[in-house]
Amino acid sequence: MILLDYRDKRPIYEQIVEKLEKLIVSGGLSADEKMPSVRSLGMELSVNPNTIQRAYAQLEQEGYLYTVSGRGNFVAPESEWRDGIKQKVLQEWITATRNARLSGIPLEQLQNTLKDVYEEEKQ
Amino acid sequence: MILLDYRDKRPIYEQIVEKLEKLIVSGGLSADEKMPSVRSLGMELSVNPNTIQRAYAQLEQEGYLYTVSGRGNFVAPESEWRDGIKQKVLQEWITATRNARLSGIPLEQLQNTLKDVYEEEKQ
Amino acid sequence: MILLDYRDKRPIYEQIVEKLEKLIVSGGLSADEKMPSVRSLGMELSVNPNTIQRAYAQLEQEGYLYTVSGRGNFVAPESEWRDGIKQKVLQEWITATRNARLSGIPLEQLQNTLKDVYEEEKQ
Amino acid sequence: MILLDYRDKRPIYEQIVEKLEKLIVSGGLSADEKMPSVRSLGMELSVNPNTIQRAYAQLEQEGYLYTVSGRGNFVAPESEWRDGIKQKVLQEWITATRNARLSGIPLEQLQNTLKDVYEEEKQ
DNA sequence: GTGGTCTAGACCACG
DNA sequence: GTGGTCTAGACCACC
Repeated sequence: MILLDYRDKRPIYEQIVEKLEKLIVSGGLSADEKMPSVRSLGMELSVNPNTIQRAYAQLEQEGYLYTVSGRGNFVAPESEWRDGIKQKVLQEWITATRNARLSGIPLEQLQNTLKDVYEEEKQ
Repeated sequence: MILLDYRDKRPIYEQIVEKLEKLIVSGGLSADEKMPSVRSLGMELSVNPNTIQRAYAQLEQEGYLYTVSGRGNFVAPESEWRDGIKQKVLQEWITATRNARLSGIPLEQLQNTLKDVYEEEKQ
Repeated sequence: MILLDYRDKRPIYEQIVEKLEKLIVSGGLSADEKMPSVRSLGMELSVNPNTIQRAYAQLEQEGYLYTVSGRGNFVAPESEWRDGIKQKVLQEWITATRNARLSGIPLEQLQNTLKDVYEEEKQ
Repeated sequence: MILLDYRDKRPIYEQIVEKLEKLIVSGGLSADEKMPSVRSLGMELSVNPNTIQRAYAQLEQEGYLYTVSGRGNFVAPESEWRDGIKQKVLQEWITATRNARLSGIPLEQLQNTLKDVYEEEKQ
């Protein structure tokens, strides 16, 4: 389900957050679905439950999860995070595009690559 | 020349690296130009010379600078880093584009924004 | 009658206590009226009877209910809790007002808002 | 500087957050002032440094502090949190006022108390 | 010395 | 069993 990279400079909890964000945004996890418990996911990833908890806490703070104490963590409905994620992702894309322009990558190349990436969708 | 943001999460040396990268890529620093010494740049930015040294080391490792023992650090000719930077920037841009697709941002919106960003150039 | 919010941070029994408090204080439940049994209210709210029992216990402890062994729980006459609730609510209001003063909210704004809130009553 | 109440149901880190918020909002701590280190404040309050860190993290997330890794935590300028705190405090005050109305506290009493509280300021 | 992360282990409230 | 909090102790990056 999740593969950790211990050579990555980023902290473990942040890697987990990122993977779960993608899973939720891409629809791999549905609204109101129960997440694995902090203990079980900790076992599965060979990581301390506290670390999982930290990841879940951040996901809750960002609106991707909601917590029912004593019951578990659940995926929040899309309406809670849809707008926020789009804004954030678009901002990052614009920054990446500015960097590409500064590096002298021609507009045409990006236009073509853009189409290619959206073609991948059909796979 | 360089403005540091101490509230930025990233380490100081990384900020310096990024600023100098942009200066070099954008042509603000020419090939074979002598960089300021670690001591003088340290003074100018009110930063420990060790920090500057670390930034220079990373820039050298990435091919932007070359060191002449006892003489100082110099900007490497464009041929040294042109391909590397383009490949890296393009890869990041593709990742950002994939994220945008996963978040449900329509192709048309990106195509329009892409043109807008390249229009900014003229300013 | 009562709608529970499972995403609320507060424990379930505390939500039930709060709702019943408001019902009693606002006159929705009259003095000496019989409360539903812990079993039936538990069924109605899809909640463990133990949870209802805990809510009833707290309401009794605060003077809103009285228990007759083997008969059930009954709403206490207003005289039992009127003074306590007023004192508690007033104390919380004063604290909130002090916080508002510390945050620099001007006296006039609170005076106007105060009138507005008491105007809502007529709706 | 800070007194903890171990009988309080709320977690320790939350008590610390609340106290420091009040200190900052009331001007007891000035912008860009250095906060005590997590270790020293931990010693002072006889609390684990991790607990202090959690409090600082939340204060940073709320915009009251900014962190310079390896240097310490510093009070953020007022502009960062002024609007947020006013909105939050006002909302809580309105809720407290509604509760007061529901409990049958007369408008005149609140109006008088309101003036009294703002008179305390002069002390 | 500073903050940041992580672990192991413990206790508690909740349902 | 679940999440939430806390401790003690450890290691790391940064400056």
